[in-house]
Amino acid sequence: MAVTIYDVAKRAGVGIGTVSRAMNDNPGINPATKARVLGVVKKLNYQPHTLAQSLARKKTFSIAAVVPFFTNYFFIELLKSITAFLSRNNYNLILYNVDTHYKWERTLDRVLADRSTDGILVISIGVSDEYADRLLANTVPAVIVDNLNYKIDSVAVANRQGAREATEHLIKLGHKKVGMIDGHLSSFPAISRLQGYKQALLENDLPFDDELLVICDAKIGEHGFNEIAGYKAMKEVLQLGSKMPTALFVASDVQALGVMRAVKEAGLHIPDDLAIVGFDDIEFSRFIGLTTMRQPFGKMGRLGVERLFDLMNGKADAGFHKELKAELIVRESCGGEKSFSAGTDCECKKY
Amino acid sequence: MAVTIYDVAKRAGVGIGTVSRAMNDNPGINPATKARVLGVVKKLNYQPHTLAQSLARKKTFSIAAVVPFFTNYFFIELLKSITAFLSRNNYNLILYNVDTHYKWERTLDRVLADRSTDGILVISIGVSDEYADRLLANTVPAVIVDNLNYKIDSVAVANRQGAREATEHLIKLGHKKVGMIDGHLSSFPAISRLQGYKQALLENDLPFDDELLVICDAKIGEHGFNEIAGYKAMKEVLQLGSKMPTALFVASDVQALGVMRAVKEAGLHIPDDLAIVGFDDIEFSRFIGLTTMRQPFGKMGRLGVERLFDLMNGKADAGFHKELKAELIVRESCGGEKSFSAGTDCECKKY
DNA sequence: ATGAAAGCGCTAACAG
DNA sequence: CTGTTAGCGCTTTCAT
Repeated sequence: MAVTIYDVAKRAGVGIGTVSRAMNDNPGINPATKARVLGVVKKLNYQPHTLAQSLARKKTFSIAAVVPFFTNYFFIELLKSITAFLSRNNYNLILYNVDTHYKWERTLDRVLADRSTDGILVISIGVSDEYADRLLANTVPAVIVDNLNYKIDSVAVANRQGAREATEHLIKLGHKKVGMIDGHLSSFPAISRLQGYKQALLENDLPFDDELLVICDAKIGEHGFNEIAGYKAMKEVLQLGSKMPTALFVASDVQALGVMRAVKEAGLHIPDDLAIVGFDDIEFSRFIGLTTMRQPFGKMGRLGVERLFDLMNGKADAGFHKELKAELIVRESCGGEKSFSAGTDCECKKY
Repeated sequence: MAVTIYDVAKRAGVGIGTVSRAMNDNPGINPATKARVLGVVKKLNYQPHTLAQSLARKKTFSIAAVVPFFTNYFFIELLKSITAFLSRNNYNLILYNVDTHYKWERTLDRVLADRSTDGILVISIGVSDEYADRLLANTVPAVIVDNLNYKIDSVAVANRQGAREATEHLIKLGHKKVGMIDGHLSSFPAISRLQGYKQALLENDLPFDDELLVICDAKIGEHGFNEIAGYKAMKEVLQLGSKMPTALFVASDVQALGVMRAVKEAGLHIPDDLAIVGFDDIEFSRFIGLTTMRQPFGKMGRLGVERLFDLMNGKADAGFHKELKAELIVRESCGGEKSFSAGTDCECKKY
């Protein structure tokens, strides 16, 4: 077996209490004994047993992250900043994957029952009001990242502002018929982005035209935020014939990928026949020259854990609902200076 | 506080031992009492405290996965299959991110010291022989995924076979001057893929030409397996002028992305001026029509955990070094039937 | 300042 | 079959 606190105590000729005090930088301890104990600790290479500590302290030193893996891999960026923070604070990350949007409740229940974590990060999941109450009733705090529920602290991108800005970009370029392809409206980001789109139209005295809005079917994958849904949606847009919009705000980059495919198949050209701007700025977007709204995932993750830690440490003030601004990244899919050339083009300044 | 085993025992009028036995489906227990206890358990909504169980059983019910996050996101596929398996077995996954290839030892040391896991999955990391000994000395078993060290059980793709097949594909297409762009040779996959490339040349009576091989600088990112490294490598190949190869096996798809960019900048065309085949089959490869060797990540992850569980349960036989075949995915970057058109082209059959 | 002892919540060996 | 007890390895009073 591994060396325990008793081994150290015996070897140092002290009680286990003293060893514990020495290890945990307890104030009331003789510097001399402390040094002696720590010497033995080093010699024996003693490492406190985390689980035993957890049980005694009623603190697990780890947090849970519940993530739907099928979302477009951008959660990696979130995870990166989260693990970086946790690692600095000697905390562990227990990762839970929910395969579908419909199974997250069961997973979350398991996390709560488990008591293996001091806090929960609920990522990219639309928590229902009823479930929010359950979360609130629990002792372990939770914060929602990349989504919103007013009962639970959260940090997300400013979907509405982003969508507005995206649409406005198109309008400023001179487009009068700006359409939108959105995810299913059962999803919070889809709703907010639609609002932003409408707002931009309104602010620029452009009429909102039902025909120019295509909502992806939720049945096509999760919330319709995927390539194939974008492809099908674009097919619908193509049906419009002469009534077709000259520009399109697509609610996510992956959908935009599908849109581009459909456009190409139709023998049309981007941005000449259709200007598009996406949302997310996934890794691949720069390769295909897609103008899009960049989400600050790193910052989102960091702010999320930070808030969670505040909650865990009781230094949380009132409700917290941070909205991070999305940033417009102009590339070639809207025309302008540079003409769009499909392919492996990318912004080289980024390197 | 939450309900404990004592609460249940008192309420059911039994000892805590009986409650424990009822919960753990212990054989020697009266079905009637068991039912009664379980009834109380349900009524009180009792959930055993995982940490306390862990301490008593000397078993944590969780495994660690140490992953370099910067690798090309394909580890998500690994994680998916791993979490699926763990979830089925009521195990948790503790995720550790190593930001650079040089810091993994410290992280792994921490994992070992922590004693919070029953097993360790070391992913995409080249474990040194010295460190392998340290791993072996430890009581908690480890298996390496997507890499190789003969001292530790592992599952990886058959890099050599894959590279051979990729190169052979090019040769069969009639190419006589087939070059290669590889990652830095400090990485195991880079070495094996080079061997496969050479083998294919040899088997087809083609000479190996030093000039046609470009090794990416390890200083450019980690092991040179990235876009910018591929770009720079291709620039070198372009220098060859008339001696340029007509086809190229690129050791990874991300590098291939860089290659394509450089080719385009040079005003050349794929596959007419240069045929290329990559390795990995990352998500975007199908969008750009890249012919490549697909790695069976899902299977890799599954076999990895399965082996780890065997190890943990003592049913492990001799050393285990599984090599999974890579599969050639033919798209447009090598010419053939379909002519290559850069852009958002993709195989639609896949949907 | 420090040793002894009482938990933390559970499992498992030991008596009955 | 089942109640009791002794740990698991550590933290934290409580005396001293």
